[in-house]
Amino acid sequence: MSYLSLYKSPSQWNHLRYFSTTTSYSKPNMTTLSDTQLSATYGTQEEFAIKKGSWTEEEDSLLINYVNLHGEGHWNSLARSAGLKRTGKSCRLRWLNYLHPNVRRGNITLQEQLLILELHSRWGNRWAKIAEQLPGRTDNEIKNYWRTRVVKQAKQLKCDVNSKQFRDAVRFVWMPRLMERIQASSGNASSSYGHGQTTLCNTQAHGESSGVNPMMFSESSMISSYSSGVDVQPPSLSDASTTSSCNLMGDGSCSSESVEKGWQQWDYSDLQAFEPNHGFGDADLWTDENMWFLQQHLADDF
DNA sequence: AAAGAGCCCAACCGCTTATCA
DNA sequence: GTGATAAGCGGTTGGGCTCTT
Repeated sequence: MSYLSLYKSPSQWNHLRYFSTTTSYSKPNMTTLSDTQLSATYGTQEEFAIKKGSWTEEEDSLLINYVNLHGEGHWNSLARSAGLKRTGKSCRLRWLNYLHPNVRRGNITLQEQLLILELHSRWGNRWAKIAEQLPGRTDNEIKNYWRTRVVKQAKQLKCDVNSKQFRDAVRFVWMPRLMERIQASSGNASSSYGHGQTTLCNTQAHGESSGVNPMMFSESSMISSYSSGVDVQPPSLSDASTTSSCNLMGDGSCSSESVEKGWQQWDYSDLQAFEPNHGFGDADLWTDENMWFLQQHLADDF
Protein backbone atom coordinates (compact mmCIF):
# COMPACT_ATOMS: atom_id res chain seq x y z
CA MET A 1 0.00 0.00 0.00
CA SER A 2 1.35 3.40 -0.87
CA TYR A 3 1.82 5.89 1.88
CA LEU A 4 -0.45 8.37 0.20
CA SER A 5 -3.34 5.99 0.04
CA LEU A 6 -3.66 6.13 3.80
CA TYR A 7 -5.14 9.59 3.64
CA LYS A 8 -8.54 10.68 2.54
CA SER A 9 -9.60 14.07 3.81
CA PRO A 10 -8.25 17.39 2.50
CA SER A 11 -6.91 18.31 5.89
CA GLN A 12 -4.97 15.12 5.94
CA TRP A 13 -3.60 15.88 2.53
CA ASN A 14 -2.44 19.24 3.74
CA HIS A 15 -0.69 17.55 6.57
CA LEU A 16 0.87 15.10 4.20
CA ARG A 17 2.06 17.82 1.87
CA TYR A 18 4.16 19.28 4.59
CA PHE A 19 5.18 15.91 5.79
CA SER A 20 6.52 14.87 2.46
CA THR A 21 8.67 17.94 2.07
CA THR A 22 10.09 18.29 5.51
CA THR A 23 10.78 14.85 6.81
CA SER A 24 14.24 13.54 6.38
CA TYR A 25 14.67 9.90 7.03
CA SER A 26 17.85 8.35 8.16
CA LYS A 27 18.96 4.97 9.27
CA PRO A 28 17.79 4.54 12.83
CA ASN A 29 19.94 3.37 15.68
CA MET A 30 19.39 0.03 17.26
CA THR A 31 19.67 -0.53 20.96
CA THR A 32 18.58 -2.95 23.58
CA LEU A 33 16.53 -2.37 26.66
CA SER A 34 16.86 -4.06 30.00
CA ASP A 35 15.22 -7.39 30.58
CA THR A 36 12.79 -5.86 33.00
CA GLN A 37 11.75 -3.29 30.48
CA LEU A 38 11.16 -5.80 27.76
CA SER A 39 10.30 -9.07 29.37
CA ALA A 40 6.63 -8.24 29.42
CA THR A 41 6.67 -6.87 25.92
CA TYR A 42 8.70 -9.13 23.70
CA GLY A 43 9.01 -12.86 23.70
CA THR A 44 12.35 -13.79 22.25
CA GLN A 45 15.85 -12.39 22.46
CA GLU A 46 15.72 -11.57 18.78
CA GLU A 47 12.73 -9.34 19.31
CA PHE A 48 14.55 -7.37 22.01
CA ALA A 49 16.19 -5.16 19.41
CA ILE A 50 14.47 -1.81 19.75
CA LYS A 51 14.90 0.90 17.17
CA LYS A 52 15.81 4.35 18.33
CA GLY A 53 16.44 7.58 16.51
CA SER A 54 14.67 9.02 13.53
CA TRP A 55 11.62 7.26 12.21
CA THR A 56 11.67 5.79 8.75
CA GLU A 57 8.97 6.33 6.18
CA GLU A 58 8.06 2.68 6.44
CA GLU A 59 7.64 2.92 10.19
CA ASP A 60 5.48 6.00 9.85
CA SER A 61 3.36 4.20 7.32
CA LEU A 62 2.93 1.22 9.61
CA LEU A 63 1.95 3.41 12.53
CA ILE A 64 -0.49 5.56 10.56
CA ASN A 65 -2.09 2.56 8.98
CA TYR A 66 -2.50 0.79 12.27
CA VAL A 67 -3.92 3.80 14.09
CA ASN A 68 -6.32 4.50 11.24
CA LEU A 69 -7.60 0.96 11.46
CA HIS A 70 -7.62 0.40 15.20
CA GLY A 71 -7.47 3.80 16.82
CA GLU A 72 -5.06 5.28 19.34
CA GLY A 73 -4.09 3.96 22.74
CA HIS A 74 -2.52 0.82 24.17
CA TRP A 75 0.70 1.92 22.65
CA ASN A 76 2.86 -1.01 23.74
CA SER A 77 0.56 -3.59 22.24
CA LEU A 78 0.06 -1.31 19.24
CA ALA A 79 3.78 -1.26 18.63
CA ARG A 80 3.90 -5.04 18.65
CA SER A 81 0.77 -5.55 16.59
CA ALA A 82 1.84 -3.02 13.99
CA GLY A 83 5.18 -4.74 13.62
CA LEU A 84 7.11 -1.77 14.90
CA LYS A 85 10.28 -2.41 16.82
CA ARG A 86 9.71 0.69 18.88
CA THR A 87 8.59 1.25 22.42
CA GLY A 88 5.01 2.24 23.01
CA LYS A 89 6.21 5.57 24.29
CA SER A 90 8.08 6.19 21.08
CA CYS A 91 5.02 5.31 18.99
CA ARG A 92 2.78 7.54 21.05
CA LEU A 93 5.19 10.45 20.79
CA ARG A 94 5.65 10.04 17.06
CA TRP A 95 1.91 9.92 16.51
CA LEU A 96 0.98 12.83 18.75
CA ASN A 97 3.84 15.12 17.80
CA TYR A 98 4.15 14.42 14.13
CA LEU A 99 1.77 12.03 12.44
CA HIS A 100 -1.57 13.05 13.89
CA PRO A 101 -3.62 14.70 11.12
CA ASN A 102 -4.46 17.68 13.31
CA VAL A 103 -0.87 18.63 13.99
CA ARG A 104 -0.20 22.08 12.60
CA ARG A 105 3.15 22.45 10.93
CA GLY A 106 5.10 25.57 10.22
CA ASN A 107 6.27 28.53 12.19
CA ILE A 108 4.53 29.79 15.28
CA THR A 109 2.32 32.70 14.27
CA LEU A 110 2.26 36.08 15.93
CA GLN A 111 -1.02 35.27 17.66
CA GLU A 112 0.35 32.01 18.88
CA GLN A 113 3.48 33.69 20.18
CA LEU A 114 1.40 36.21 22.05
CA LEU A 115 -0.76 33.52 23.54
CA ILE A 116 2.23 31.45 24.56
CA LEU A 117 3.84 34.39 26.32
CA GLU A 118 0.62 35.23 28.09
CA LEU A 119 -0.18 31.69 29.14
CA HIS A 120 3.36 30.97 30.25
CA SER A 121 3.26 34.01 32.47
CA ARG A 122 0.23 32.43 34.10
CA TRP A 123 1.06 28.77 34.15
CA GLY A 124 4.82 28.54 33.84
CA ASN A 125 6.32 25.52 32.12
CA ARG A 126 3.01 23.70 31.86
CA TRP A 127 3.58 22.98 28.20
CA ALA A 128 0.79 20.50 27.77
CA LYS A 129 -1.70 22.85 29.37
CA ILE A 130 -0.54 25.71 27.18
CA ALA A 131 -0.69 23.48 24.11
CA GLU A 132 -4.33 22.75 24.81
CA GLN A 133 -5.07 26.38 24.04
CA LEU A 134 -3.27 26.29 20.70
CA PRO A 135 -5.11 23.83 18.49
CA GLY A 136 -2.76 21.73 16.43
CA ARG A 137 0.33 22.67 18.37
CA THR A 138 2.05 20.13 20.54
CA ASP A 139 3.61 20.64 23.91
CA ASN A 140 6.92 19.69 22.37
CA GLU A 141 6.61 22.39 19.76
CA ILE A 142 5.75 25.05 22.30
CA LYS A 143 8.53 23.91 24.57
CA ASN A 144 10.97 24.13 21.70
CA TYR A 145 9.71 27.58 20.82
CA TRP A 146 10.21 28.72 24.37
CA ARG A 147 13.70 27.36 24.60
CA THR A 148 14.90 28.55 21.23
CA ARG A 149 13.24 31.96 21.09
CA VAL A 150 12.30 33.12 24.55
CA VAL A 151 15.30 31.85 26.46
CA LYS A 152 17.48 33.33 23.76
CA GLN A 153 15.91 36.73 24.33
CA ALA A 154 16.63 36.41 28.04
CA LYS A 155 20.25 35.67 27.25
CA GLN A 156 20.43 38.75 25.08
CA LEU A 157 19.23 40.79 28.02
CA LYS A 158 21.67 39.00 30.28
CA CYS A 159 19.03 38.03 32.76
CA ASP A 160 17.37 34.86 33.92
CA VAL A 161 14.32 33.82 31.95
CA ASN A 162 12.37 33.53 35.21
CA SER A 163 13.52 36.83 36.63
CA LYS A 164 11.18 39.73 37.22
CA GLN A 165 13.27 41.82 34.86
CA PHE A 166 12.73 39.48 32.01
CA ARG A 167 9.07 38.94 32.75
CA ASP A 168 8.62 42.70 32.71
CA ALA A 169 10.53 42.96 29.48
CA VAL A 170 8.22 40.39 27.93
CA ARG A 171 5.16 42.12 29.31
CA PHE A 172 6.08 45.70 28.49
CA VAL A 173 8.09 45.34 25.32
CA TRP A 174 7.78 42.01 23.64
CA MET A 175 4.05 41.50 23.92
CA PRO A 176 3.17 45.05 22.89
CA ARG A 177 5.50 44.66 19.93
CA LEU A 178 3.74 41.47 18.98
CA MET A 179 0.40 43.22 19.20
CA GLU A 180 1.76 45.96 17.02
CA ARG A 181 2.92 43.49 14.42
CA ILE A 182 -0.31 41.57 14.53
CA GLN A 183 -2.20 44.70 13.78
CA ALA A 184 0.17 45.62 11.01
CA SER A 185 -0.26 42.17 9.52
CA SER A 186 -4.00 42.44 9.70
CA GLY A 187 -3.94 45.52 7.50
CA ASN A 188 -5.15 47.96 10.11
CA ALA A 189 -1.78 49.35 11.02
CA SER A 190 -1.92 52.36 13.28
CA SER A 191 0.91 54.75 13.91
CA SER A 192 -0.36 55.58 17.34
CA TYR A 193 1.04 52.64 19.17
CA GLY A 194 3.85 54.60 20.69
CA HIS A 195 1.28 56.43 22.74
CA GLY A 196 -0.09 53.21 24.04
CA GLN A 197 3.32 52.15 25.14
CA THR A 198 3.81 55.45 26.91
CA THR A 199 0.58 54.92 28.76
CA LEU A 200 1.82 51.60 29.98
CA CYS A 201 5.13 53.15 30.96
CA ASN A 202 3.46 55.79 33.01
CA THR A 203 1.23 53.33 34.74
CA GLN A 204 4.21 51.41 35.92
CA ALA A 205 6.35 54.43 36.65
CA HIS A 206 3.74 55.81 39.00
CA GLY A 207 4.40 53.04 41.37
CA GLU A 208 1.42 50.86 40.74
CA SER A 209 1.57 47.21 41.45
CA SER A 210 4.12 45.25 39.53
CA GLY A 211 1.62 42.44 39.56
CA VAL A 212 -0.53 44.28 37.10
CA ASN A 213 -0.98 42.76 33.74
CA PRO A 214 -0.76 45.83 31.58
CA MET A 215 -1.90 44.07 28.50
CA MET A 216 -5.42 44.90 27.55
CA PHE A 217 -6.71 41.38 27.68
CA SER A 218 -7.10 38.52 30.07
CA GLU A 219 -6.31 34.88 29.84
CA SER A 220 -9.93 33.90 29.65
CA SER A 221 -10.78 36.41 26.99
CA MET A 222 -7.83 35.40 24.89
CA ILE A 223 -8.57 31.74 25.16
CA SER A 224 -12.25 32.11 24.42
CA SER A 225 -11.50 34.40 21.53
CA TYR A 226 -8.94 32.01 20.18
CA SER A 227 -11.49 29.32 19.74
CA SER A 228 -14.56 31.39 19.01
CA GLY A 229 -13.94 31.88 15.34
CA VAL A 230 -15.56 35.30 15.31
CA ASP A 231 -14.04 37.25 12.50
CA VAL A 232 -13.35 40.64 14.01
CA GLN A 233 -10.07 42.49 13.87
CA PRO A 234 -8.13 43.23 17.00
CA PRO A 235 -8.74 46.63 18.53
CA SER A 236 -6.53 49.41 17.39
CA LEU A 237 -3.61 50.08 19.62
CA SER A 238 -4.71 53.62 20.10
CA ASP A 239 -7.93 52.24 21.48
CA ALA A 240 -5.94 50.00 23.69
CA SER A 241 -3.94 52.81 25.15
CA THR A 242 -7.03 54.80 25.86
CA THR A 243 -8.67 51.83 27.47
CA SER A 244 -5.64 51.24 29.59
CA SER A 245 -5.38 54.74 30.87
CA CYS A 246 -9.06 54.87 31.69
CA ASN A 247 -9.62 51.50 33.22
CA LEU A 248 -6.69 50.60 35.34
CA MET A 249 -8.11 50.21 38.78
CA GLY A 250 -6.75 51.94 41.81
CA ASP A 251 -5.08 48.78 42.98
CA GLY A 252 -3.35 48.46 39.69
CA SER A 253 -5.60 45.76 38.32
CA CYS A 254 -7.21 46.01 34.96
CA SER A 255 -10.98 46.00 34.98
CA SER A 256 -12.68 43.14 33.27
CA GLU A 257 -14.72 45.67 31.38
CA SER A 258 -11.67 47.06 29.69
CA VAL A 259 -10.41 43.61 29.00
CA GLU A 260 -13.55 42.45 27.36
CA LYS A 261 -13.97 45.66 25.44
CA GLY A 262 -10.72 45.24 23.64
CA TRP A 263 -10.24 41.59 23.06
CA GLN A 264 -13.35 39.55 23.42
CA GLN A 265 -13.94 39.29 19.72
CA TRP A 266 -10.46 38.93 18.43
CA ASP A 267 -10.38 36.09 16.01
CA TYR A 268 -7.58 33.66 16.73
CA SER A 269 -9.02 30.91 14.67
CA ASP A 270 -7.69 32.00 11.32
CA LEU A 271 -4.06 31.74 12.20
CA GLN A 272 -3.08 30.99 8.65
CA ALA A 273 -4.06 34.48 7.63
CA PHE A 274 -0.83 35.91 8.91
CA GLU A 275 2.62 35.42 7.52
CA PRO A 276 4.24 33.15 10.06
CA ASN A 277 7.69 34.58 9.67
CA HIS A 278 6.63 38.01 10.78
CA GLY A 279 6.85 36.87 14.31
CA PHE A 280 10.43 35.83 14.12
CA GLY A 281 11.94 39.22 13.59
CA ASP A 282 13.19 39.17 17.12
CA ALA A 283 16.53 40.66 16.24
CA ASP A 284 15.15 44.17 16.41
CA LEU A 285 13.21 43.58 19.61
CA TRP A 286 15.66 45.14 22.02
CA THR A 287 16.22 48.40 20.25
CA ASP A 288 17.89 51.28 21.98
CA GLU A 289 14.49 52.79 22.46
CA ASN A 290 13.07 49.70 24.07
CA MET A 291 16.12 49.25 26.26
CA TRP A 292 15.89 52.84 27.38
CA PHE A 293 12.26 52.30 28.20
CA LEU A 294 13.04 49.28 30.30
CA GLN A 295 15.87 51.00 32.12
CA GLN A 296 13.75 54.04 32.87
CA HIS A 297 10.57 52.41 34.02
CA LEU A 298 11.07 48.85 35.10
CA ALA A 299 13.79 47.27 37.16
CA ASP A 300 16.25 49.49 38.93
CA ASP A 301 18.98 46.92 38.61
CA PHE A 302 18.27 46.09 34.99
C1' DA B 1 35.09 26.90 -0.43
C1' DA B 2 35.73 25.11 4.06
C1' DA B 3 35.44 24.95 8.93
C1' DG B 4 33.41 26.17 13.07
C1' DA B 5 29.52 28.08 15.71
C1' DG B 6 24.98 28.43 16.60
C1' DC B 7 20.19 27.25 15.89
C1' DC B 8 16.31 24.30 15.50
C1' DC B 9 13.55 20.47 16.45
C1' DA B 10 12.55 15.45 16.65
C1' DA B 11 13.22 12.07 19.79
C1' DC B 12 14.67 10.12 24.09
C1' DC B 13 14.86 9.80 29.21
C1' DG B 14 13.20 9.78 33.73
C1' DC B 15 9.77 10.95 36.75
C1' DT B 16 4.86 11.39 38.05
C1' DT B 17 0.12 10.27 37.65
C1' DA B 18 -3.71 7.35 36.26
C1' DT B 19 -5.74 2.98 35.66
C1' DC B 20 -6.63 -1.68 36.46
C1' DA B 21 -6.45 -6.32 38.35
C1' DG C 1 -5.17 -1.14 49.72
C1' DT C 2 -1.38 -2.48 46.79
C1' DG C 3 1.51 -3.46 43.04
C1' DA C 4 2.05 -3.55 38.05
C1' DT C 5 1.47 -1.38 33.87
C1' DA C 6 0.24 2.37 30.82
C1' DA C 7 -0.02 7.04 29.81
C1' DG C 8 1.35 11.72 30.32
C1' DC C 9 4.55 15.36 31.14
C1' DG C 10 8.69 18.25 31.32
C1' DG C 11 13.71 18.30 30.78
C1' DT C 12 17.44 17.18 27.92
C1' DT C 13 20.11 15.63 24.00
C1' DG C 14 21.90 14.79 19.41
C1' DG C 15 22.05 15.45 14.65
C1' DG C 16 21.10 18.08 10.67
C1' DC C 17 20.82 22.53 8.81
C1' DT C 18 22.11 27.40 8.32
C1' DC C 19 24.94 31.20 9.17
C1' DT C 20 29.32 33.37 9.88
C1' DT C 21 34.10 33.96 9.40
